Amino acid sequence: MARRSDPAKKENIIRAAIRVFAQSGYTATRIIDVARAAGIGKGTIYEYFRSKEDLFFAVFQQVMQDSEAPMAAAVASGHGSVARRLKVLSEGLISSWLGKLDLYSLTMEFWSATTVSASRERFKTAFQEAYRTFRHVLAALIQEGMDSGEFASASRPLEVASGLIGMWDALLLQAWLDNTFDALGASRTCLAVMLRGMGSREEKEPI
Amino acid sequence: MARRSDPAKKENIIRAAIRVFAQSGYTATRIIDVARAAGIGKGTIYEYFRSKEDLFFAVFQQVMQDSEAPMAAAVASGHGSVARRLKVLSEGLISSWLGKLDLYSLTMEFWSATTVSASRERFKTAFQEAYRTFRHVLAALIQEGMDSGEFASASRPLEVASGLIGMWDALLLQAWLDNTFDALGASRTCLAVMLRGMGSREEKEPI
Amino acid sequence: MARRSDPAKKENIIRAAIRVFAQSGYTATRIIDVARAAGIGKGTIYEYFRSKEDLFFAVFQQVMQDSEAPMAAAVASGHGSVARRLKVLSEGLISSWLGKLDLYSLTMEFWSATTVSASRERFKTAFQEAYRTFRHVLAALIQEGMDSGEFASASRPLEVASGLIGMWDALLLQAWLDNTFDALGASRTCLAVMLRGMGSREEKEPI
Amino acid sequence: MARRSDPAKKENIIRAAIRVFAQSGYTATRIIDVARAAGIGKGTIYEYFRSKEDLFFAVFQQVMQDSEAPMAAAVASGHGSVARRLKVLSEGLISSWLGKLDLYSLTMEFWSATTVSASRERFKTAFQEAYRTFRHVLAALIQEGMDSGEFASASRPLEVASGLIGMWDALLLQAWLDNTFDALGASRTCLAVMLRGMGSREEKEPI
DNA sequence: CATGAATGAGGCTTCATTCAT
DNA sequence: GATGAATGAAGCCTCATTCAT
Repeated sequence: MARRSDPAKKENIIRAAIRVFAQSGYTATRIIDVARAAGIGKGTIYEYFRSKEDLFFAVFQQVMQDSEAPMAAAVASGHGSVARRLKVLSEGLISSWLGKLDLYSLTMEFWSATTVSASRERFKTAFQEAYRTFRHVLAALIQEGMDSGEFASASRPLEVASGLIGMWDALLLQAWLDNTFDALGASRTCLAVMLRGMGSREEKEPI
Repeated sequence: MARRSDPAKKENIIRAAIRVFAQSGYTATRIIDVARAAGIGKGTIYEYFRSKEDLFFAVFQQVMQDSEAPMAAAVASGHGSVARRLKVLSEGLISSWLGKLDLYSLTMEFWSATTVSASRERFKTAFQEAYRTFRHVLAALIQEGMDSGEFASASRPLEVASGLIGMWDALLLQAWLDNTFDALGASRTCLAVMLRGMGSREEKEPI
Repeated sequence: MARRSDPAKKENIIRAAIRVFAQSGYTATRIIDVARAAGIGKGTIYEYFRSKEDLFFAVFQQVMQDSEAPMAAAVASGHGSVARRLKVLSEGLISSWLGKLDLYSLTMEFWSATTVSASRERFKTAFQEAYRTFRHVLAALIQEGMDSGEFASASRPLEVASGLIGMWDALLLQAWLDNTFDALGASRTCLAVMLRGMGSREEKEPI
Repeated sequence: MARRSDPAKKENIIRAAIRVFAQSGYTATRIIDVARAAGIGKGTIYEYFRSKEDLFFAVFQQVMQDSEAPMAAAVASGHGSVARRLKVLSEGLISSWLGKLDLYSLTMEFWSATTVSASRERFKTAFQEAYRTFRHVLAALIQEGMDSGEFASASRPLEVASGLIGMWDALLLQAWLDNTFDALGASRTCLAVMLRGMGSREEKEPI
């Protein structure tokens, strides 16, 4: 009954599960669907995951981790003004997600999972942590801009960061709902407005 | 099957369903749970709704409709500057939802429903429409501000509206995830930043 | 709870039930379907019949009774040779049933009802009785032919009667299954064969 | 759902289902009853049959196939006069069925199934085909008798065949309804009458 | 290690029947 | 007398999970 741990096989299952859960949602996905998508037998999944819900949580973690990469990259590229870096980050996030919008439904499934008692806590906690981390990374960036005089200093970085995250989240949501929606354009406009609102010197000129 | 039309009894069921679905999520909710919450027999629900999924859609429509009230009110109160009206709207929305944050999980269930093939289309369509309407109402308000010279005129009202909606959405989401999160404060800060960013005369002073 | 007894209303229900049961079969027929076909409310049926199964038995009795009329008529018309009277009976039975072949499925439902424990006994008994009666009526006719010297005397009337009934039954069954099947022609041929087989003087010439 | 193909296990289920359906009828039989009779779990049935109705159709096919054996045997034993072979066939059929009269109720359930919309067509078609085949086999036999001069040549073989089948069907039906009924004796008498009616040389002497 | 046949808990839904109006 | 809203028993079927091979 000891779980197998061959990481390659485990990831193969997770990758398959990502596709299937994204396609059909958590409830409508059957373990057999995942097994078929992974090209393995149904029983094998239980060698790597205790339960369907466990597998789903692994999917969640994988997707979260995958999402962090572009963000980390943008933040890490510590050159240029803060405004510039925020723009790079925004572009990176939005276009990265637009490129895999078919996976966006997973996000909704994850949120939905925060409601179901069985998994509620760990999903909720993980989400909280992810949001908190993201919020603080952004806030640090904004603070840096304020410290350097690039931004007017009265903004509350954490709260503005929350707003920014929300904006990105929801623009993607709207793109998912309506594939004619121009999330990239909207994100540019909104970011510009916010930068101006924060007194960014680069955004003095009207947008 | 789904013919009875006494609106009071139908609404009684919907109200009960709202509570139960919000509590347990769509999948974990059993029809019998809703029946008990409504104080009626299991079979009775099927006199008013064709299926569980139909009932859920009715819940969706009810919640959407309930949500429109505060918004409509704020928009309708057409006095004061646009900035002022936006602030009233923002306060109204956020505090209205914070007052019933226990229902917020429903929103996530609704989003999740856009993924499940059976209900996908009607949920997606209804969501699109709701967002579109909201977006246009907000955009009209912003346009009004631009026309009257209250805002700098270069903003793209629809895109900014999307961003605003996203901001509200996601601040509530963060409040739902983390009940120490001060959504109201964050919404004030963010709205102020955006108003400044749009060149609102009322928000010239640093925040 | 005393059953109502207005015979006209009761028959109205039975007539409606005949149509609906013939159309959909016993199990697939819902009481509400019968009520609608009868143009009355669902509850009213229970004023006249204790249960669905009771109603079905009433339908059975009605159909059996309706079927006896042509037979009785043919037998009663006691003129002409026995062979002639058998031919009249045969024509009458077959064409009467062909004229309402849409009701023939009821017969199958009745047979099927002899299997189900709840109603088994009374259906089985009623069927037995009907067959026995019919068999004896026919046998008496054949006996009459033997006594009068019209038939060779060695046939066993009851057994031949059974065979005749079976022939009629099953020709109708085949007509029901296959509407291109000429039951009337087949019944004529078969009856002629049997009459010849019984040594009928009228059927000496080859058929 | 309905993919497993181990024929032995599948047949085990069918055999159990034959018993249970014959015992209780289609509607009154619950899947769990069949499962218990087969000594397996409820869900296992659905590994072999898509639905209850599908299982029932498989039962139908099995019973039809089982019934063909004695007939084929009798027909194949192509020695002796046609009259003789018909007698062998008749004895074989009747006594084979009398030996499993407890299964005869299945036949009624099958007929009843031709009424229910869900399964109507396939049952009806299969029945038609079976009757048609049987009719033609018999007709060919009769034709052979006519060609060889054994029978008078004016009979219409197909129609007489229908009558014979009907006779067998209905004698069994009467035996099922009334276990004091001597179906074997009646079948002998009736066949003799029909053979004489067809001018069979072997049946010249009065019966 | 991997597999998939077997399992049975669980839930949706139907519909005969009741009974207050 | 007639009605139909309400009910809950009952059954089909799904599918996560187990475990013998």
